[in-house]
This record gives sequence, structure tokens and C-alpha cells, in this order.
Amino acid sequence: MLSVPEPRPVERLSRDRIVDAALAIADRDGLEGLSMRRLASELGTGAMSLYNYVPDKKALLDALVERVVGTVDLPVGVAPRQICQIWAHSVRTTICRHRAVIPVMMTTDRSILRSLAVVLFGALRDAGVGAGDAQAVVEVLARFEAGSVMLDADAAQRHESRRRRQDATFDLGVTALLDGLALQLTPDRNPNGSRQPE
Amino acid sequence: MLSVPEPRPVERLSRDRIVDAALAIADRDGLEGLSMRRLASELGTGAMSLYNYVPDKKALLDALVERVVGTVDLPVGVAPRQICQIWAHSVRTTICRHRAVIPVMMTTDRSILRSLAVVLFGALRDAGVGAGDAQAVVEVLARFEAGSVMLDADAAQRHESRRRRQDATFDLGVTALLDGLALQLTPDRNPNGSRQPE
DNA sequence: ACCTGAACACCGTTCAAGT
DNA sequence: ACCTGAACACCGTTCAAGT
Repeated sequence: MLSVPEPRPVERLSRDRIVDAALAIADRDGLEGLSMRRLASELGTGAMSLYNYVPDKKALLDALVERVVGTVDLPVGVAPRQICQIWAHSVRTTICRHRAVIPVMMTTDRSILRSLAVVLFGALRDAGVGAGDAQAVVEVLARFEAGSVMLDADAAQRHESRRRRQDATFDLGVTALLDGLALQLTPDRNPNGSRQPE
Repeated sequence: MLSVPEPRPVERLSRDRIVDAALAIADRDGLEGLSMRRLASELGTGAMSLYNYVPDKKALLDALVERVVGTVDLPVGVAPRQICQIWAHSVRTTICRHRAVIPVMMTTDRSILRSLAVVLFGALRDAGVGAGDAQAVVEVLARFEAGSVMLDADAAQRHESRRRRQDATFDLGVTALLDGLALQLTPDRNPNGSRQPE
């Protein structure tokens, strides 16, 4: 009788719980269904309580993107071309798991794509690619990557056939891009630069 | 004394005038500065008057994109590769003139990029490229195009040097993409398909 | 110190009343 | 018929009052 257990707000609020709930709403109802008030009510509090953990809605959205993207880790000891391919595919797969956050990533939090690109850049440098070439590959590939997740965003689940064609187009684009870049970059100076595959 | 000329609402409202004013606001204050109420007050009316010409805010935004993109016309009688290059550059130049609408184009009105792609597809077919190849080129190039305008959206005017590097990256990407696609598509079947340039 | 309701300054849009 | 103000159902966030 002394300590009355409240019925709903089971756990204490925390930044993690807030981001989790926000992602759940975004996945379920899309980005336009995610408001501070709705998020709060789903957590059993008033809207203003959120501001003890998040300075801003913009900051919340950025945290959402960071949660989704997390870390994309790349294998070591493989050829530069494989690194690029794996990066391209894993970034796409990761992002498409939570399609709702794509517009956020593209508009308010462009930095995250930068930081993903930095990961690729580091891996390429470690694999022996020259700084200039690595930079160029990363910049170009990031553009194709961004456009692909953007344009493939809607029909990801519905229409298996459509999704398959998008995957094929993506593969073709990555291959073509890497082939074409191999022709352009340091044509014969760098011995272990990014070359054709076979 | 009979007909008193109102001071502000000089011209009658029209869909064109509304879209013009909306674009002006978007260019000046960005997309978040564009609200139906503000747009209306800038035109000297109440918000609800706009709904006689536009069913929706979404429809207004779509009209905005259409106004910006307008028609991208392509030259006839040039090689497929040149058609692609000209398309890529003119679309980018056109879109970057009104950067505020890029998010709209990418999210609410993805159809417009489709219709731009259709223009390219038609031009390629007319130049003798096979349907499959033309389709593949268009799909891949559209993805690179979308990602490029997205990622280059912010620093377009400020920092001449940054803009120049973005232009160079874009050129490199287009060249690499077309080179790489030439290697992939109909390697030796189609006599006048998309081949290497020189 | 931490928390949070009421209040403020906005939204897009419906709806009914004006001409 | 065309137009449009008031009103509704929302926003994100400030601010002052609560513990």
C-alpha cells in the first residue's frame, strides 16, 4: 500500500527509450506520423518531458538516423573493388530496413552519409589505394548510393518483382561505376590502385 | 470615386501567380518558410482563397517542382553518349537553380524524375539504342543524378572552390558510369548501341 | 535540480456563411 | 457560382510554476 506501482509508465524515460519509440513510430506510420506529442503520449508522458533528453526535434531525427545507420563495418584484407561493393550493398541494405528515415538522412542530417563515406575512405586507404583515387571513388559512389536509396525507397517490400529489378539496376550501376572509375583513375601510375576485376 | 482601386491585391489570383509566389518564397526562405498562410498573405488574400486554384499543399509543391523542372529538351542527331551527358548536365543545372525544391522532388513528387527519365529514354531510342540498354542506362544515370543534386544541394553558391570540386566529381561520375555501362551492355550484339567514346 | 502543464505562435484544412 | 472568415485539430517550443 505504501509504494503504488503506476500502471503505464513502466520504465523511466531515457534517451534510448525515446529513440526506440520514435523509430517504431517512424517505421509504423512514416515520418509524418512522428510528432513530439505523439511520441510522448506513446511513452506515457507529456511532450515536454522529452526535452530533458533531446534538445530539439531536429536532434531527435538526427539520433534516429544514427541509430539506423549505426556502424557499417567493412572486411579487411580484401581487394579495393570488393570493399566498395560490400560497402555499397551493406549501406543500402541497412538503410532500406528503415525507409522512413531516408528523407531525414538526405536533408537534415547529411553528415551521416559523410561519415559513412569516411569509413569507406579509410578502408580503401588501408587497402593501399592512393588518397586522390580513394577520395574520388568515395565521392562518386556516395552519390550513386544516395540516389539509389532515395529512388528505391517506396517499393521495397511490395512487389517482389519490382524490388528484384531495383536490385539488379543497383548492381549494374555499382559494377559500371567501378569499372568506369578504374579506367579514369591513375591509369598506370599506381600499382595497386583500383583496377578492373578480372 | 465609384470604383475604388484596392492598394495591394493588384492582380487577380491565378494558379500561375500562386506558383510564382510560392517559388519566390521557397527560393528566398527555403521550403520551411513556405506555408499556405504566408503565401496567401504575400498575395494579399486569406489562406482559403488559394484552395480555389490548388486542391492541396502537396499539389502546390508538385506544381512547384513541375515549374522548376519544366522541360529539359535534348538535341537530336548526336551520339547516345552525348545525349546522356547533355541530359545529366542540363538536369543538374536546371534543378540546382532552385535548390529548395529538391527535397520535394525526392520525396513527395518522385514522378517528376521519372518523367525526366522518360525524356532521356525516348532520345536514346531515337538515337538507335536498344530498349533494354536504354532502360538500363536511364535507370542507373537517374540514380547518380538524384544523389548528386541531393548531396550538392547545400553549398551551391557559397564557396566557389567547393562548387568546382563538386562539378568535377559529377563529371567524373558521369564519365565513369557511361564508360562502365558501355562495357556491360550488349557487349557485341548491338551495332549502334552505347559504346566507348573514342 | 529535475520535471511538466498551460500557453504561445504557428500549421493545413473543413465548413458554413457570405456575395 | 465563387469566395473566404471563423473554427478545428493539430504542431514545436517557451516559460513559469510545481516537486
